[in-house]
Amino acid sequence: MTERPTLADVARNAGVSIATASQALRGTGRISRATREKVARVAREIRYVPDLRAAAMRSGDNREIGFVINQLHNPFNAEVVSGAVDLLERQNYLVSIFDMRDDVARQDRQLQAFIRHGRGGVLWVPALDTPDEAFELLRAHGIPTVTFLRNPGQNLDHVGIRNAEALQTAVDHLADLGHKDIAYLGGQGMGPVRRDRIAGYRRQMAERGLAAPIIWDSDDTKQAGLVQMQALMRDHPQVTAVVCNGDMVAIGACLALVRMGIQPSREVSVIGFDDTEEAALVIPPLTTLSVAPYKLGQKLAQTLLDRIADPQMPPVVAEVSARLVTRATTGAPQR
Amino acid sequence: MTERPTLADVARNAGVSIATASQALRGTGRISRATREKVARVAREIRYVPDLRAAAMRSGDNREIGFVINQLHNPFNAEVVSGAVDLLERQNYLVSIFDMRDDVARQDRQLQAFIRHGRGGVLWVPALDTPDEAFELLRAHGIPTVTFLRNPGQNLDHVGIRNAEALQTAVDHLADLGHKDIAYLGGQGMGPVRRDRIAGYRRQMAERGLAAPIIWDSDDTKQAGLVQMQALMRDHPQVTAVVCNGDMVAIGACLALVRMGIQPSREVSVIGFDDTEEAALVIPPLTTLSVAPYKLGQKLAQTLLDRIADPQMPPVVAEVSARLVTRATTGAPQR
DNA sequence: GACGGTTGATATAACGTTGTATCACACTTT
DNA sequence: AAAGTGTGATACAACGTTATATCAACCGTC
Repeated sequence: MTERPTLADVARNAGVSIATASQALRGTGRISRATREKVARVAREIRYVPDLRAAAMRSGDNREIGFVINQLHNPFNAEVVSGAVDLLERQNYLVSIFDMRDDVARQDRQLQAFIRHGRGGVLWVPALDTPDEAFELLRAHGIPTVTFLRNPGQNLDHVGIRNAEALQTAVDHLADLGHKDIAYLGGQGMGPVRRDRIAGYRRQMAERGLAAPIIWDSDDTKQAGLVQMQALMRDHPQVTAVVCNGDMVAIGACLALVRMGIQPSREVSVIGFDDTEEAALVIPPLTTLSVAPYKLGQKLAQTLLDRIADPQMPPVVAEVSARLVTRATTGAPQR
Repeated sequence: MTERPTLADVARNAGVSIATASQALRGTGRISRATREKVARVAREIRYVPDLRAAAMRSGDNREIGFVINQLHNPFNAEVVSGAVDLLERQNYLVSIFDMRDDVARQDRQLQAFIRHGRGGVLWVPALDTPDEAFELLRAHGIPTVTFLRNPGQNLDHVGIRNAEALQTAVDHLADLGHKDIAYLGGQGMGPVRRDRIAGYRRQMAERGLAAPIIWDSDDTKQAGLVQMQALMRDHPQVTAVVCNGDMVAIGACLALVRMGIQPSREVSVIGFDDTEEAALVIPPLTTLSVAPYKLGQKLAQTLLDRIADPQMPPVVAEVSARLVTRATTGAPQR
């Protein structure tokens, strides 16, 4: 194992000063064509790669971004990450991804780590019970921050989804098909996202004069969806449709129906949320609310870049609408 | 937005020199109990967090690790990453995860980025046609590196799976059940992993005196598995069992069988690879080759730590065996 | 009261870069 | 020939840390 080549090595081998080597490689200052080429050649030969940590320290141009997300194995999130990473990479930023697995302690450790390791910007899905201290810390260090999905109302830039509107759309669709007993399945607690969705659900159930709202908790996994759907149907056998908090829960719910000998869409309709790749693939294909995660990730990244470009700008909140994608798990009720 | 607090700020507020502040916070040198406490108090008050980039520059202790993986949305890989990240985090390392999406150009850009941003170690699943230059670069910069899964035979530390052995186990299981026409489905090209698996498959087919081997390409996704399984059965209707290159392909293959009106395990058996969480959950539950991804990730991390601790040590290759988990997609052939 | 030893704090240089000021030299212009 | 104008390169300081050397003050000892 050899030692990492440094700018001093380039300078020595090219027979110039360190300052000259630096300027030659970056095309700044007044350097003759001849030396510029010689320096470039030497740098290539000894495989010189600049150390951007040292450069950032001097120039203040820090191109490392941290991304804290709630769960990475969720395909919707993974797609968002791809969108953000691709856009930032094109601007020569390096993105460090972190999966906090919906654990506040882990999240706080990771934000702390981002500061210790000098990240120049943070993208962040805040955990539900994030302490104010976490926001204070980022603010005190002047780190450009954009929150995502869950808006903590902390006077920060934010990119999210119009959750209430999305649920109104879903309930409308089911009501138009003739459903009256529609339940809300999935999520737990009352974080901003679920709160808004349930608010939209309640409002539209009332608006259309349907049955009393039923809210049923579940983790956002297939396994939990399967178990909780069975429990839901046991307690509320009159239900003919469920709107779910995520595609994974919805797929779990469909599996539960199949196990109970019920065909999704004929007797009981199911709507998901996220339009993950798998939603289209599963049998029967899932009706779901779609929000184009890749584009959302790009919007997120762009919001951060704007903030970095102008730290004084007042905070921006960007919200995108969800679109109902009608597939095979919704239909008129048969009983 | 305020400016980031620095050690100089702590020192000024505590009325001591910068050197004293540094030593007080880290517990090195000879500093009185009184000043030590005063400095700690001031640091807490102004929310000082040390800049480890500057510290690493001076002390040489670099605790940033880069992890380049082929595809992150693959749940097996995600689990490996969790194992590695958890162990390294406990040792105060920060891990940056990168998804190169099986694209050599992207991979090379990311390795380059790791060097530019001064990562002190790299975990890496090398892309299939990785140029030698990529290895040269890491070597020239003296960066401790452990390859994972795909062994490029580059005299580097490596953690992997006994692929040939795993396929012998799978073929044995099917042969014991009475299958003769067993196909290998999934993957493409001849990277080290697939090469070894196919070698094990061929060897055991010959050993047990079974039919001529059939190798069928497919991407490692459910969708591709579905499509390719249909094509495989069309071309080779005699096949009564398939061993797959991954769980996602296997699940896709089962979906294909269901669509064709065939019950997996009764007429055609299917074996997956990876034992992802979903394999146990899908209906029918998938028989698959299991390798405990979380533990594998930890082993990977530990190998890197050992290398960092002793850069002179000769390269280590660690291989773990896969275990066959028998669920519901394998059984005696009915025709 | 001069000497060696301990304690607590500080000055200084260094890590690898970059921005700015400076300098040596050649070439014009008067 | 003196003054002015570019051109090409370099010296130096700084970013935020830490390791090492140094230093002042106090202690006890003979």
